Amino acid sequence: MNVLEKIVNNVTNFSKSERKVADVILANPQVSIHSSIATLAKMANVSEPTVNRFCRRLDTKGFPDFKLHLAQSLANGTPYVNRHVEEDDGPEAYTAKIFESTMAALDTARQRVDINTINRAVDVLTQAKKISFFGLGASASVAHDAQNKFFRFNVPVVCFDDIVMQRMSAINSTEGDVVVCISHTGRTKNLCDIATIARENDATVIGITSYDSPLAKECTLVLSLDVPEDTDMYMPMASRVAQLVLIDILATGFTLRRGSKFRENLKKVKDSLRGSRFDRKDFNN
Amino acid sequence: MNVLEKIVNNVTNFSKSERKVADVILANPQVSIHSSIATLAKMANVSEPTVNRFCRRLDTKGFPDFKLHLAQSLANGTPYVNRHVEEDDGPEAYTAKIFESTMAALDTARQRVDINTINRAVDVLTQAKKISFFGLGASASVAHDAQNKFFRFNVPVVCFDDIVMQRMSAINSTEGDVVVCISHTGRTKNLCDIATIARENDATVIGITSYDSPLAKECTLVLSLDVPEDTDMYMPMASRVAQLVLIDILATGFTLRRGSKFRENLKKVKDSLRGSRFDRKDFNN
DNA sequence: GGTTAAGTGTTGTAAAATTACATATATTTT
DNA sequence: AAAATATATGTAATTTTACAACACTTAACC
Repeated sequence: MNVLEKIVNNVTNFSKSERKVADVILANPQVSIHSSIATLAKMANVSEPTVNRFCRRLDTKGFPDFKLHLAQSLANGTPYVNRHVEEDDGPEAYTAKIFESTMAALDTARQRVDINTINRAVDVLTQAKKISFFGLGASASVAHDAQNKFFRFNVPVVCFDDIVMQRMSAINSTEGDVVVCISHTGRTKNLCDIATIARENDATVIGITSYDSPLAKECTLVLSLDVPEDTDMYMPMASRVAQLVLIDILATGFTLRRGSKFRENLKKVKDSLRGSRFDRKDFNN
Repeated sequence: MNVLEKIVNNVTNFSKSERKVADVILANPQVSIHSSIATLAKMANVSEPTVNRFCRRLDTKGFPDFKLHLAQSLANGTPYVNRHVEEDDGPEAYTAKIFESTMAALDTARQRVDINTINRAVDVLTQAKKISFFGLGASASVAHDAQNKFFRFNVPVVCFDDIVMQRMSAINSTEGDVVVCISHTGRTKNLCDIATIARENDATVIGITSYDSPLAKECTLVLSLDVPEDTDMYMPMASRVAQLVLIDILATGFTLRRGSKFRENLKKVKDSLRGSRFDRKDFNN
């Protein structure tokens, strides 16, 4: 939790004078980080040691350390303390909030993701005879995206968003095949079935899902993100972005494993698009 | 540009002693921000004023101000100075780099996006008789995702990733229909055609694409992101994440316009999933 | 080889932060 | 309700820190 949030959360625990300090800082955080303890004390109409004590209460070593933490909280502009979108937010507010909460979600995802599992997943993927990506609902588009990345690698890739096709595909899988099941909650019954079926047919199942979910139990390898879905109650947002980044990471790991010759191949794939595009020269005329 | 990058870029302009300082800071940035000017000077084997001059060369007011800037650069952990994935990066390195570059891309997207256009786009979308999302290649999955969001709003939504279907759909569009064309480069000929056709049939065309691209010229409204695609040359990564966030923003704007009663509706959509899921109780047994 | 300029270090001082202590205010106990 | 205790806040002194001014060193150039 960053200092700014900490101040807001602790506002009730503060004493009268400390609260004055909190108010001043929250009102002009950008000014605060460039002020000395003396000027800040004056602004809040308290003594200097009070400011100092305030800093310590927030688990910082002292005023300079506090300013450091505050500066970090403000690193990306002045963030909304409350990132939840609210009824009366204007376009500016909700735009900023969604960007911020998505970035925050990616940040926690980065901290929580298990590098070791990623590495093993890349291992498995590079050795796969066939790779299948399955997702339902919002996760279906993530699966599509994954397909779009991995087909470039000249590996057989399939991607279905239709349960029946998924089932048939899963039943047909064999040893050496890799099935990637994508689900934020990990509670979608149909997808859990797919994982079970695939495993029964000796495929390796990678789950991009929540740790400790029913789906996770069915997987050989679980890449859990556990992003707090905090922007909107009714639509998956940040979770799905994190999933996509994870796909990017797996794809990158894949290309790195394959070495530099392989990258030539990617270039060819990209170049193949040329005919379908306006190139820059055409356009500048 | 953040201070850390600035140091790296200016490393040639530094004097011998200043370079020593730069090296020490780059080697242990986290330590640096918690050190006094004296200890840092000792670490670098230079005098205190040299450290001070070093700070000023980087356009900071002095050492404390420099530390503030440095702290902000390090706000999200110790970032890789070079975010480009390299041949010999291990899983840890490329994972961190991709997360970081994605977050950086979102940050620039946030700064560059035009709130006013977003607001107008939301306007148009809320009044649409029908909304169509079209994208090709990597942008197709973004279009799918958009469909997944907007269909919840009880508005007719279509989404095709097939050029022929797209064309037919575009030709059938009429006044009051909104067509959203998604393309990072904005140079995909087929998609430009779609935009043209839709406009000819009096539909409103929103482009999620690069400013100043051929596609942009064909659109009624252009939501440009202009994210530097810096992670990988051969695959779209950050750009597509930014597009998704933009979709989230439009969807959120949409729900806010519709007011609180409308949100009940969203809840119903979400609740409808319940039957297809393991609920938490089932699972805990 | 001397002159100039840029770079670097030493000393001293002003400012800033923190400690220790004193006073005021609230809280509990009798 | 008054005394006792604990908590909160401020004052003054101390210590730490950053910076300016000056002196010295090194490199560059004529």
